[in-house]
Amino acid sequence: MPHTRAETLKFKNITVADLAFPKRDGGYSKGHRTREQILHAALVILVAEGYAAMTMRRVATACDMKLGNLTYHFPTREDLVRELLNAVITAYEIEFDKFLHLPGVSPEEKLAEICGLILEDIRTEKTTRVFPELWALSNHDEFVLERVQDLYARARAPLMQVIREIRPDLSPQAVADLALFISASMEGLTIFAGNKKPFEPRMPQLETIAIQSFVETVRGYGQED
Amino acid sequence: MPHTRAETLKFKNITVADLAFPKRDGGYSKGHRTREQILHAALVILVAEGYAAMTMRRVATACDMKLGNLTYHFPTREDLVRELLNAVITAYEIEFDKFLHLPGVSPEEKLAEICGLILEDIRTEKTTRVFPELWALSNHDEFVLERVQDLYARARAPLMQVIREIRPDLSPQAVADLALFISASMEGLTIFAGNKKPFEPRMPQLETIAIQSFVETVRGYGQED
DNA sequence: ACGAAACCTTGTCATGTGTCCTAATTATTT
DNA sequence: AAATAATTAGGACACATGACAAGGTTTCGT
Repeated sequence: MPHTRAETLKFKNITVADLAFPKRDGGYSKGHRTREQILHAALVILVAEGYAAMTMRRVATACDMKLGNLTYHFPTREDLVRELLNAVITAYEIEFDKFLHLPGVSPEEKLAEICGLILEDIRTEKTTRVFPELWALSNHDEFVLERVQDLYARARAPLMQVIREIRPDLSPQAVADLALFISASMEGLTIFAGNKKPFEPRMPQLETIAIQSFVETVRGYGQED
Repeated sequence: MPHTRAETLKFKNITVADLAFPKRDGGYSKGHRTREQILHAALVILVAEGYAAMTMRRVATACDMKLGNLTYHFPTREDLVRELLNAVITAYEIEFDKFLHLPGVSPEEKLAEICGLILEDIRTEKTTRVFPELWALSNHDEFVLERVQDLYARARAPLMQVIREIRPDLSPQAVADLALFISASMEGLTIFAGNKKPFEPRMPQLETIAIQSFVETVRGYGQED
């Protein structure tokens, strides 16, 4: 008899496996649930102990499953890693896309909300620690690199939209640059946030600073002081 | 006959091994040079292929050296990793400390110079890619985490000094928060910079935006708009 | 109920890993 | 030049890893 089923890992109520293997009519197949379980376990290990610790055997035992069965679902470790990252990244992308259709609040509020998502909301998930791993992996794996760049490109879309609303006078290039700067900035904040120590207790203040800073940066771009 | 000696890896004219193993009176010992060579090779592999690829054998062969000899100088892999990161981090720390005794230029110029160091100068070294690895490792290794936090604490010192000069009215806590924000922000920029694609060609513009943004953030902190 | 497809177990293989040990060789000191 | 210490070579060990194969078991459509 298997252990109690591992709780389904969710990002914003989207399960990892939903993304990797969309459900078919009539519910989930057995294999679907197994893959979901595998991806969940793999992510937990990746986040908690790093990529090196995420071995096939380690994942298999975490799933109460034999190694051979794991390789049945994910023939190679690379398959597992890529499918996992793909699922995680897609979950975030879906979230970012929501900001493209926000209700009619002021652009400043929108900007604040986007920052809020990344700095506060994402931060509270234990998954923040995926990102350092992602960056490290992306330096040596073309596939991961491209997928990560997709992710950040997608994250910049709502940013650019907001920036255009605040500063309709700016050139597309200027808008892109500002979005690039802000997204990179936020990424730094989230990476720091993962490493707690001096950062965590000051998070609310830093979020305030960040939002104010980004708004002012957009407003003041290209102006004299 | 050994291959041509690997060029000594330097950060700002400080060799890696100088930091890990300060030279004794009367010049370098043979072991000193060997360790320098080892650390160099290890760093090159770490940066180019990631932590997983940095195996003892890989490092040894990169040094034209037998495995046993490598373990003579660095008994365990952990020793090697830690000593390497320690050396790299120390090199950056030394650089940061220089900003504590800068000539009497305006605070804004100082801030610009600090940003310049991190965004432009450091970026051009191939070593930028150490940082993603550092962040990933720090999530699972207490030693690395502490050392990394040391580094960023050290990097914040000159930042805080500049912020105090610009805004003598701010509380120590506010100064610390601003420094925390700016350093995290810059870290994000350097991490992005390592991954080239959309970032690299816009680097000069982004540096301008960053510096202006940081100055304005410090100036405008706590004010009404 | 039956047969095919999906799923899972068990066991094995070659390879790569970190660490250790002993003896030879080289540097350094006396 | 002799003695001592530092370095290097060479080999071996136990262990973990990713991948694979052949055979059972369950699930599911018909």
